[in-house]
Formats: sequence, structure tokens, C-alpha cells
Amino acid sequence: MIFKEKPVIVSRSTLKRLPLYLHLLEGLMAQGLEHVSCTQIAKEFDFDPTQVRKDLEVTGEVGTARIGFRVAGLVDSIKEFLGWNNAHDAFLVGAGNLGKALLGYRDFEKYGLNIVAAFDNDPRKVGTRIFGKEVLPLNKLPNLSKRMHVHIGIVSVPAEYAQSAVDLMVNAGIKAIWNFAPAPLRIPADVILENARLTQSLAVLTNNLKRNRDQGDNNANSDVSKI
Amino acid sequence: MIFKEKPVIVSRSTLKRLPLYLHLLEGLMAQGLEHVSCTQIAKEFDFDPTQVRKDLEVTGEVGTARIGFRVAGLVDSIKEFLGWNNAHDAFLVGAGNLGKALLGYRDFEKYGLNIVAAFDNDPRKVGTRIFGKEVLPLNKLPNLSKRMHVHIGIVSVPAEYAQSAVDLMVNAGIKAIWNFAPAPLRIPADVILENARLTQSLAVLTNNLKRNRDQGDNNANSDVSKI
DNA sequence: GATTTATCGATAAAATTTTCTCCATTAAAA
DNA sequence: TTTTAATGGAGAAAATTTTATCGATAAATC
Repeated sequence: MIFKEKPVIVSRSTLKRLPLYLHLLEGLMAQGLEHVSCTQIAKEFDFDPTQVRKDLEVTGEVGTARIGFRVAGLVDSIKEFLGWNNAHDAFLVGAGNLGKALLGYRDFEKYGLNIVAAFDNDPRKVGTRIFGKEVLPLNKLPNLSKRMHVHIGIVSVPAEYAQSAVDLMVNAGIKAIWNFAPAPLRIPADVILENARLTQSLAVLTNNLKRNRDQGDNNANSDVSKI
Repeated sequence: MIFKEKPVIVSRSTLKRLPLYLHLLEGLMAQGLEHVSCTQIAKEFDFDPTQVRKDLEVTGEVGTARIGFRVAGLVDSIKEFLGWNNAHDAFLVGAGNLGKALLGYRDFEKYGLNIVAAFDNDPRKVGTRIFGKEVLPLNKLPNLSKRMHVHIGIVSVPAEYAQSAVDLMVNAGIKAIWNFAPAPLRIPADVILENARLTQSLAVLTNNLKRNRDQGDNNANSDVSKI
């Protein structure tokens, strides 16, 4: 019997730090650096070195004492772990401002995401091309997603249309939803939902700002100089 | 002696849930609903009711048994708590794709954010207007930010320029940075930094997708149907 | 070659966040 | 008026995440 590596369930927190490490490591690799220690990485981000070590553990890479980890090995293992080595095709629904920006974001390729087409119900948009990608009417999504085996759907429609867009996608066999709309979404348990909501991040920012202003205190946010 | 309300330090987790509640509550208010219970709110998002209660506690609103909370009161208190009642002026640096999208995102007004101008060093962009907002050369930022008392800076430049953009802003008196670049940033402790990195969210998504695929298991992500 | 230093890996401790439990309160029902 | 059911509030418990500690190991230094 062959033992496949058991898929480790990793905390969101760790998962979200991995791209930061990756970006740093790619820079180091470009500089020709061979090895790097958790201590060094931690210093860059003002993290705890132990935390970095724990995070890197999930990639399966092992370091050597006094030397650290192989940079190239880490880069590859993090990409592998995140699923960024194999490109995933994705559909985008909602070709408004945000949708356009996402369609034009070239870096997604690096992250294994390939937006193959956009969908919108606005007749002025349908038929046009945005950054080389065709804008199709929403009702063409189900057939196409089945034919092309697309499993990721990006939601960049206004909040009030989000649920119906998601329902359509789920029925069409989409297995993972990346949601930019500020709406709660209902999906079956076997579909993956990841929210990327600007408002949440903004909430943290403006609340901090208000607090700073309210108190004129300068040590309350001593933790915010971190990454 | 007058006791000012002591500014409560609230966890990021709570802070990030508040905008979700707010959005829901605004919907309920539009429907004419007067009161709402934590139980109802929790049900919408598949959260724990106690968690919702604890989150709402920070706003200072008190509910009444058997009735719940006043919807209008909650909406106002959450906005107040997040600092979304008073508009904050902001500068945006980097008028690329993402920058453009942010400039065109009308909802920011609702969230108390008012982008007053954009800055870029690309001569083809300087002098143009994007969604009515002027694009200025970066070297005009310091003077303007002081004159206009702008305290928020939005970073949407490529990673390699992020640090220098931030340094410029910090020197110009910017007090809070909203960073979209996938780079680690160094800032003084009294400046607020909030990162809004798409790659982090994408990492969670693609990793989940890979895990699901690797194992063909359907109960490993039983938590992903939540908000 | 011995000693020192930096680092990893594993485990334990601390801190934080989430969930649970119980009780007092309140409006509605009997 | 009394009873009942739903709810908020407070605090305890559980789970998760982060940080600290310690022995082993490998390179650098003496």
C-alpha cells in the first residue's frame, strides 16, 4: 500500500502568512541567496521566529541547524502547498470597476489563477473584451463551465446580485467561490467559499484611526507596525 | 472630572465582523424592521449567537430581552464605532489597474472614505482624471497632504515601489496606510498600517481547493459554508 | 580538536478567541 | 395577574493561535 501524504489542515492564519514568505523568498532567490533562516524571515516581518518555523513546517521542508532552509526548496514547496504550481481556470462574474481591475491584474498568473472569461448582464458590456478577455452574457456560464471544466468563480457583482450569481455558479458545477461582494452568501457545504472583502480591512483601519484620534495615545497601537 | 468613554481595544476578528452585521442591518432597516435579536443575526451568518452578542457589546448598544436590539441604533453605533460616520480624506498612490478600480469604487463613501486625489509617476497618467479624480505627480503629495490635512494613504503601486511610496507618505504626515501591495512595509510605530492583500485570500482559496482535490473527501471543509 | 554560537525541531506555556452555561429580565400568553 | 418562552448579560470553559523554552546539531571560532 502506498501512503499518500495526508493533507494537513492548516490554520487560516498560517495560510495567509505563506504568500508573504513566498514573496520575500522569491526576492531572495533573485538575489542569488541559497539559504535563509527562520530568524531572518521573522525579522523582515516582525514576526516571532518560532511562528515562522511552525508555518514553514506545513510545507514539509526541513531546515538544517546553523544554515536554515534552502530558499529554492521553500519557494517550490510553498507554491506546491498553496496549489499555485498548477494553474486553475476561473470565471469572473460582474465586469464593473472591480471586475475590470481583477481582469487586468496580471499577477494572478503567478498565483495559479487564470481568468478565462467574464460574465455580465449589462448589454453594453456583453460582447466587448476587457484585457483580452471576452465578456459573455450570464446565461452562457453553465454550459461553458461544464464544457471547460472551470471550477473557480469570482464574484464581483453588487451585493444584491451576489446570491443569485452564486446560485447559478454552484448549479453549473463551480467548486470554489472567491467573493468580493459585501453580502453573506449561502452555498452547499462541499463548495469552497473565500471572501475578499475590502470593507473588513477598511473597518480595521478606520477604527484604529478613530481610536488614535480619540485618545491621542501613542502606545495603544504598538502592534500595528507589523506586516 | 469628566470620564471620557475609554476607547476599547477590540480584536481584529470582531472588527472584521462588524461590517457584515452593518450590511445586514441596513438591509433590515430598509425593510422597515424595528428590532433584531442576536439569534437572528447569528443565523444569517451561521455564527454563534454569543459571538454576535459579544461583538455588538463593543458598540455600547444594549438590547432588551425578548425583543433584541434596535436596528437603527445598531446601525448608527456600528458606524460610529468604526469611524464611518465622519468622512476621512485619503490619497491614493499608484493609478494602475487596481488603483483605478479603487478610485471608481463608489461605496467607499458609505464607509467614510473619500479619496480626494491620486498620485502616480507615469507621465502618461499624470494630468488625467480617473472617475473625476485628478492624477498628480508623486512629488506633489507632501505639500498637498499637509495643506489638506489628509491622513490616510492608499498604496496600490507594484511591490517594488511600495516602501518608497510609504516613506514619502509617512514623511508627509500621513497617519494611516492602507496597503494593497504584496510587500512587507516598514513604518513608525505611531502610523497605522492595514494590509488588504488579495494574495492572502487567494492562498486560502487555492489551498482549500487543492486539499479537496487531493483527498476527494467531502467533510474536511465543513466549515467553509460559513460567511 | 574543543568550545562557542546560531539554528532547528519538539514540546510546553501563555495569550487570544470562540463557544458554552447559567441566570435575570422582559414581553407575550394563559 | 401569573406563567411561560425568548433573550441579553456575565463569566467560565474550550479551542485555537502565538510565544517561550530546551535539547540536539551543525558550522564557525579558538
